[in-house]
Amino acid sequence: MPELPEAETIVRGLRASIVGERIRTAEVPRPDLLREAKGKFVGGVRGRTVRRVDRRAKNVLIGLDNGHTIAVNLGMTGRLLPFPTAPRGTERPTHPGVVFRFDSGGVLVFDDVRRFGTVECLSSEAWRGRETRFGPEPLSSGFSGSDLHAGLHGSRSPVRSWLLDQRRIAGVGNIYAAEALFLAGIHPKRPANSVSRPEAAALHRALRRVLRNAIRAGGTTIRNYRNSANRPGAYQPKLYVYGRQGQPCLRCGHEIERTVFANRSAFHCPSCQPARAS
DNA sequence: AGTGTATCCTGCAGGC
DNA sequence: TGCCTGCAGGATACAC
Repeated sequence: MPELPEAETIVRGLRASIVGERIRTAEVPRPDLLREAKGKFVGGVRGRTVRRVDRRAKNVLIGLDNGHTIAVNLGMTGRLLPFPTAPRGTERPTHPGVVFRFDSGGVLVFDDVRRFGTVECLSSEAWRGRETRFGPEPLSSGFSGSDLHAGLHGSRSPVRSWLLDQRRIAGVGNIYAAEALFLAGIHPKRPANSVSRPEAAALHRALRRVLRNAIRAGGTTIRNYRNSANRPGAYQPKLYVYGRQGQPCLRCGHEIERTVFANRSAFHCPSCQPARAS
């Protein structure tokens, strides 16, 4: 569900509410969300104080005072909801998976309807090892159009599949891949290695623009996404192609098409994004 | 090696 | 009303 902008929005919200809090206990109503044994996880986080909240790819990272990191992958429907006091009545999360209780009386709930999310507490060495599996952050200053072109150049897979692969580039999901490819005028099925250097430069600009604007809007809510204040994102009206099949292209008026490959819906304008490079 | 496909899970919208 | 199908911001184990 959440991609880079949604995870970033959650991180910024959480920072304000849980940094400095000491974890008194953790409960795990849904142990299948943990990537480790429940006892080990609970023992590892109990008594620790939250020092920082960060993001890598689509993961929310909760840094503890012993150097360990709680890595949360939000999956499709995961939410991280902080409460100043134990939630009551209608504010109670419907599908709590992991519940952290702080000394202050505050509570942080990882809530996940579909349970595709994961939670894990990793030592600093273990996290460093895990972190290297992700590709570059598209918004980092060190990531250039030339880097993107070099990466694309080495792969024959469809460019959308390339963008969705977290090992190649971090944090891009189905919505923002569709939007960036539209802005760059590249058909989602084109082989990655058919993307020319100028096209890669355009895709680089488009990715950064789309991701930055989506962060500014607090993310995109199609169905389930909510930030850490339990509020939806505001980027949906700015989408050019995602979810707009059958509607006119906002640039040229052609009908937006929906196709399915790699088991996911892809959206593109057949006129603005021709199947073959021109 | 480097792909695409099927699967995990639940809820909701739309068709009949 | 109710049943059925299709669909969803992700990640991964597998078969080719």
